[in-house]
Amino acid sequence: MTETSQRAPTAERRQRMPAAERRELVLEAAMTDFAANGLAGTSTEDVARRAGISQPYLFRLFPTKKALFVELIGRCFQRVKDTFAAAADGLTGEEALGAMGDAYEQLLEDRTLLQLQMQFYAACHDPEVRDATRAGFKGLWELTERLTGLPFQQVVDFFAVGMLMNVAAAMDLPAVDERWTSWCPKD
Amino acid sequence: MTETSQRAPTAERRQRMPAAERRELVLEAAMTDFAANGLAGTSTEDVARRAGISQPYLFRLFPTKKALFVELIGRCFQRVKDTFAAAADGLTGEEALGAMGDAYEQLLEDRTLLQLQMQFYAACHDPEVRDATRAGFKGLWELTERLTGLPFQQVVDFFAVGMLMNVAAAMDLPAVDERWTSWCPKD
DNA sequence: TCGTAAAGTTAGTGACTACTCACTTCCTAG
DNA sequence: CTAGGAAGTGAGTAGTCACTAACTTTACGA
Repeated sequence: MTETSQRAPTAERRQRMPAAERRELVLEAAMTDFAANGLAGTSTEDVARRAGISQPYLFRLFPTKKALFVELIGRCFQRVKDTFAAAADGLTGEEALGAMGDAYEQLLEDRTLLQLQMQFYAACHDPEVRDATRAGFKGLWELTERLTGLPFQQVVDFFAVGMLMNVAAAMDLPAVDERWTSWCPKD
Repeated sequence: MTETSQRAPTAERRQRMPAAERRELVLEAAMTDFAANGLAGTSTEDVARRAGISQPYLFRLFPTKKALFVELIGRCFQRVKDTFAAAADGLTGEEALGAMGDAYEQLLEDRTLLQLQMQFYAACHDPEVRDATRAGFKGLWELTERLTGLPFQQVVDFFAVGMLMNVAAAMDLPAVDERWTSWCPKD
């Protein structure tokens, strides 16, 4: 190799960054793929390509595919909790609940987060996934009770409507313009 | 091969039956596997083994794995519709809705059907799955409206609670004995 | 300037998977 | 009794997948 240069002819050089930062990018990319195709339906190749890294490097950032998925469960529920906390700031009772409901509807504008939730529930046959999902759901439930201070039944109804939104998002019912879907928030 | 007999030494002979009948057994077996592991997470080998047939024969009964899954979607929603129709027989209004709610809770005793529903919603990224799931959900919705004759908002609330049940079944919340799960029907 | 550690890749590997082909077994109608 | 069709299987096949080993590249502190 006495030639002066043998560098790759591709125009763009790969941008380096600290592993912690790259992890965040991978988690973001994984959200998209897992939301659409679930744990079993998504390949690590898919995620790596979207994140812009090689597939083996993904395994230096996360020990297994499932570990990546499980970490997303915590992140996802945390994001909803942050949204609720911000929406209910300074409010209590039904005012707080109303504000949280509106905030959840806004989350629906990007269906990724809700579809991802469905994937969590669907993958709950796996014990690790189930434990993480239960923990996230429990945290969300208790935050809601704490922020609103409302009686049990009203919290139940709130979550019931939320789950209906999730299912609607999964089926993309907002795109179905028929009478029976008129309860579903359109954009 | 001049010997008198070369038959397999296994004790049990395989029971033959008409293909239509075998299809039903396969659909039943597929329910169990798909409910637990979803479309992508279930192999045709799994289903065939549970149904007691060879894996290649499964492809004589169903053209593709997805076709089997999609056929299950219709069956599953039809079963819920039958349950609702039977429960609401002779009733109208809130009486009918109450009876249907009780009937749905009884369905929850075997969580398979509800978990399977979650797998349908989760797999809705696929257009064929989504169309079949939408159609099944729509049929269920319109049947409920027709049987009860109740105003829109009450039907919405009924389905919202139903979806909460589905999620609870997925996470197996009835097995979690904590205060915040007390809304969840235990056995 | 240079050693080093972190960032990142290429090239696998064995296990699995949806689906096919060619074949055998068995029931039954004539 | 026998021909034919339906029920059912063994042995593949091409491709995919999660994960590993071993290597190269680059930023940066002393």
